[in-house]
Amino acid sequence: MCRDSSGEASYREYRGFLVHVYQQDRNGRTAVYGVGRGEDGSTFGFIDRRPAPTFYTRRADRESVGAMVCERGEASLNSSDLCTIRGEPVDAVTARSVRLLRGASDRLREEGILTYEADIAFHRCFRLQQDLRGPVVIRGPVQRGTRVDHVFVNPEIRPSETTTSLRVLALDIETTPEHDLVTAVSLVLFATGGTEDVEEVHVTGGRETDDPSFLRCHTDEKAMLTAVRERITEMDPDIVTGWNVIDFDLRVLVERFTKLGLACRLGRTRDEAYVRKGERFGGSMAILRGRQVVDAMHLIRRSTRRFDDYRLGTVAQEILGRGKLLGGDSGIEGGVEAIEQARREDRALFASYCLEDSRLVRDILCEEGLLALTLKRSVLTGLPIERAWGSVSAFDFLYLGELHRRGMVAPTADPEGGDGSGAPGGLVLTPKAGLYRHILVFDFKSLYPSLIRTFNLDPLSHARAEGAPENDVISAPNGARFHRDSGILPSILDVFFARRDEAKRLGDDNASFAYKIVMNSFYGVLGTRACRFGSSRLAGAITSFGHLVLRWCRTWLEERGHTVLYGDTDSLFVDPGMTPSTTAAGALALGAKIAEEVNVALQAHVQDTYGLESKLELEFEKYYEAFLMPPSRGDAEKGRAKGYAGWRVDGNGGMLEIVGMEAVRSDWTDMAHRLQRELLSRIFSGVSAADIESFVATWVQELKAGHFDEELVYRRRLRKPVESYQKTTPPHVKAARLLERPSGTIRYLMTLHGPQPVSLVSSPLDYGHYISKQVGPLVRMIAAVSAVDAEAAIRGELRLL
DNA sequence: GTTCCTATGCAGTTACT
DNA sequence: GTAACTGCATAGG
Repeated sequence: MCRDSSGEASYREYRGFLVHVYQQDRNGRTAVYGVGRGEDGSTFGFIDRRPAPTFYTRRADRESVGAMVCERGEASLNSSDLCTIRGEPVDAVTARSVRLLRGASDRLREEGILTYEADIAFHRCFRLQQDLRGPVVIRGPVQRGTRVDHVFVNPEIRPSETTTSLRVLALDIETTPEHDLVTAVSLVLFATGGTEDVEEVHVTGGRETDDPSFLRCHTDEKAMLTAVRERITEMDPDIVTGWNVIDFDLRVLVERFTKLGLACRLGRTRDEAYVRKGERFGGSMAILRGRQVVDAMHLIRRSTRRFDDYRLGTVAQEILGRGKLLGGDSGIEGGVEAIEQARREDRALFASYCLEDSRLVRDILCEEGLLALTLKRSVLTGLPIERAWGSVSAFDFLYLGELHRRGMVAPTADPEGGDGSGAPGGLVLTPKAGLYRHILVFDFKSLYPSLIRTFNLDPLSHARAEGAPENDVISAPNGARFHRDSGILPSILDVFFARRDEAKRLGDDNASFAYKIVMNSFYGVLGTRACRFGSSRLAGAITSFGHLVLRWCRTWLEERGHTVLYGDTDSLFVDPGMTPSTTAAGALALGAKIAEEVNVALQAHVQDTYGLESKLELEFEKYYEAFLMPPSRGDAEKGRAKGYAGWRVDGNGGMLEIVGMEAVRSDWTDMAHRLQRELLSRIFSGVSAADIESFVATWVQELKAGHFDEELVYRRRLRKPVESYQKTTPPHVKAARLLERPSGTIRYLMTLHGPQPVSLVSSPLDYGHYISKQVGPLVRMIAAVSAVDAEAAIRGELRLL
């Protein structure tokens, strides 16, 4: 339909989503390729041979650069209208291929000549220059392709706003325990747009009468993998996912395809798929040209939710309330055995198990909206879907895009150089321990991004302040200087703030959340040497303004007779001295009023002191009718930072809220979690000391009687192999060493013979340990702020009146 | 390929009475 | 025998 009768390409305008952009050499010349899905559901590809790989050098270095790279004929030097952030003009160095260009930039670096943007991959430059973030409109001559529907050659590509439903394939394989034979493959296809699913399982062996309908039988492994390859081509997913899919399923598949002499053609080109092993956990990549591979496990780790461990069964149980079909709680070893047994004896069960794993991945991703969020982030940051969570890359795309529009180029990233870390962080105000009534909590809405916007904190304005007259400069409390001319970061943030408010107004939670985390990551990125603009001066400017603002607010509140109990980075906990009979409505109204007054005063202060318009916004966040700032273990006067609890009341009623304390720490037992909640509820509702003591006494007796045995499990992660704990042997490591293959989260109990893993408990539980370590500290903390006699209560003595 | 810093408490280890 | 320090894990922002 796209080809006319003479066989020549026809011209077309086409809308779709750019799934994969990559580069490849052909005849010694590097070209850019792109593959994606059209709005109409068809697929497309393009090749662009016009752009040439480029980096930049300063005009001042022109002669040396010419001598070093041009006379060899590998690269050429052309004038450009661009300049560095310091205003020095630059020349463009271009070559036919990225390999030649890399040779040139390496040589210049060895000779100590500064280069600009020499580290940015060619395909990234391509997206960056045209601001391609995913949705595109393509115009140009089109031909029919073999592995995609439409092929464009040197087309015009522009960013657009199209929303395209992408096809997602969740994949899971089963293998023999040695991973030397693939025994089953499940494929579950679904769409981000939410159309009907395809589910199937491929196994080896003959057909049987009771085979479930999703089962596809094959004579041997080779026939099965060939069929799977065909099915993937037919299903033609844009995104491939699975649990640990890169480091396990795809790695094993590539190995088996190779061993069996099959071309591992799982992408949308003739190129074979391959897996690139990463050094760190999560660093691996699977390359299926034309598709994106996203590991569901890594997406879950990126989300804010915490899990005991990150096995599929555990996460599925938490999110979906259903787990794996086989070997659920019995640990890794038991699981493998159960699966092997099923494979030999009950093929229908075995196949269902394999299918369920892919279904779980699909359902987890959908339930948590993780694909939708990842796509939002990808489009927002201009990063490929499989790299969408990289903070430094996101910063690069956004910042460099604006830099280019202003006619400037960025320095080449230098992994060794730069002063990344070392800047102070947020300010923590010393907490005042005690039990309080009627506390108001305020916090700044996106403090760091607001500071950046208010004080023009930006790499470019920082560079431009050098040698500028004092009148044109803003000085941060840490001494860093910034030109008053509008910086890039503040302008990006201005736009994001507005868009986030708009997303909130429209109820688009994913978009709102994506904007929020991207904005908040800017500060972190500026504090790391991994970022080309990373600078401790700049990061320190942000935090030092944060200190200034928080202290200013504290002083302002104290001067008006309020007590500031605590504050951390962007928050203030305030006791305005309300009368005991204060109503919730009265407290909420006062909170809103104070926040407004602070904002007006702060606005005036920033205007008077810096001549700037404040973008800072203190919000009244919450009201605690009763509030506990727990004393620190060492010093009873001092509270402990980052932990508190309160009876929070809003328009809809009250609830117990606990932040940072033992009850919400996973390294305390469930028994301790429950005890602390009970104690806090009693304290906040005014239960008498005597009643709390008898409650504790009863609790201790029940504990000793074994009533809480199920809740005494400690959970702690092994963060490195057991062998490498050399200097100390913490309890969870002691327990882990009793296991055959310890890894992940260690669940153990404290017994009379020390810590033992739950699966291997041989001694009686050490109730004395639990009383002194899990009950004692919690009760003593309550006692420190009340009339409760902790020691008597724990000993079980009831107070006699 | 890589956002940051601040803070707490436990248990094990080491240094010093 | 105990105080001080260190390693480790986890949490808040």
